[in-house]
Amino acid sequence: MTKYEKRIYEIVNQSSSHMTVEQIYHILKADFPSVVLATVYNNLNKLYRNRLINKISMEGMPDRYDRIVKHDHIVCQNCGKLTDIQFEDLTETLKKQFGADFLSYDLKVFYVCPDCRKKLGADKNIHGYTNSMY
Amino acid sequence: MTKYEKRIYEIVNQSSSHMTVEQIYHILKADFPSVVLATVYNNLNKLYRNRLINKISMEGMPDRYDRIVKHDHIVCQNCGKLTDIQFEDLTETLKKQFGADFLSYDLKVFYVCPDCRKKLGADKNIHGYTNSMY
DNA sequence: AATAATTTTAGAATGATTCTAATGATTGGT
DNA sequence: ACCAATCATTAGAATCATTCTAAAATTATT
Repeated sequence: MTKYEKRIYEIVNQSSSHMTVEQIYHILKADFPSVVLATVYNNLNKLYRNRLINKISMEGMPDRYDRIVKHDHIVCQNCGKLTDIQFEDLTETLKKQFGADFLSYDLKVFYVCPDCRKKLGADKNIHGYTNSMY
Repeated sequence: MTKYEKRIYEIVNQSSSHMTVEQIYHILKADFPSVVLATVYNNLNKLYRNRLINKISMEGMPDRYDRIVKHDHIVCQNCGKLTDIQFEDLTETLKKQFGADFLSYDLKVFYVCPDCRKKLGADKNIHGYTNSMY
């Protein structure tokens, strides 16, 4: 592991996770002012290839990186904010239904975060929401 | 609804779903040879804003569009192929744990598709797979 | 130390998506 | 039917995220 790979791995494994490449780049630059964006991409890709970190994809937004420890996410439908949450493990339930083994799963729950609820007005019905959407 | 919006909505709601903007554009061009890519983006965004279609995001790949009827996806970790699947509805389970109402959820299960399993050799251990990953 | 292998760098290139400004079509009011 | 207002479409430039390329620097191997 090179110094860059090591530090990038550390950065991703901090609590304020879900960082974009750009954000990771800025933090890394504090320690190594001469580092270049391509290096961050290279190392993140390598770490991801080796499954040492995780990649989260959200429509429209740049990819984000996350620590590998199993957890789920809630996502604000309005502002896109991503927050960690720990739902009960679904592996067994899904394996039974899938009929075979699988590698992993990714669960995102969409809601409207408190901030957005306030801004949008408590009475307003967001996006024609119905319970059975999706 | 304009003719473009209507046709794009139809296209997305066909079974061979999960199309990229580019693919939708090509199909649409068969009917309306003069249509332009920006129009496809405009209409897909509008349909998505009004929650008439769904957007799927996968790291690296361009966004894909999907019909709104609730279903889940299995994704090949190796080639990225996306297939529909219908797991049992988790709304109630999750709502209980979340402690509140939410809008929807998105569940992706990662596995290695039969084609890739063949190509990679049945014995090979994919990506240092462990059962509790993610 | 010499050579090979790997990483980093800088910047160009690519791909996806949005933006802008002009033009064209549709709709509502009189 | 006419005009204004609104909305959709077009073309192309602009932007943003990401990858690629080739050279330079660093690290590991013999």
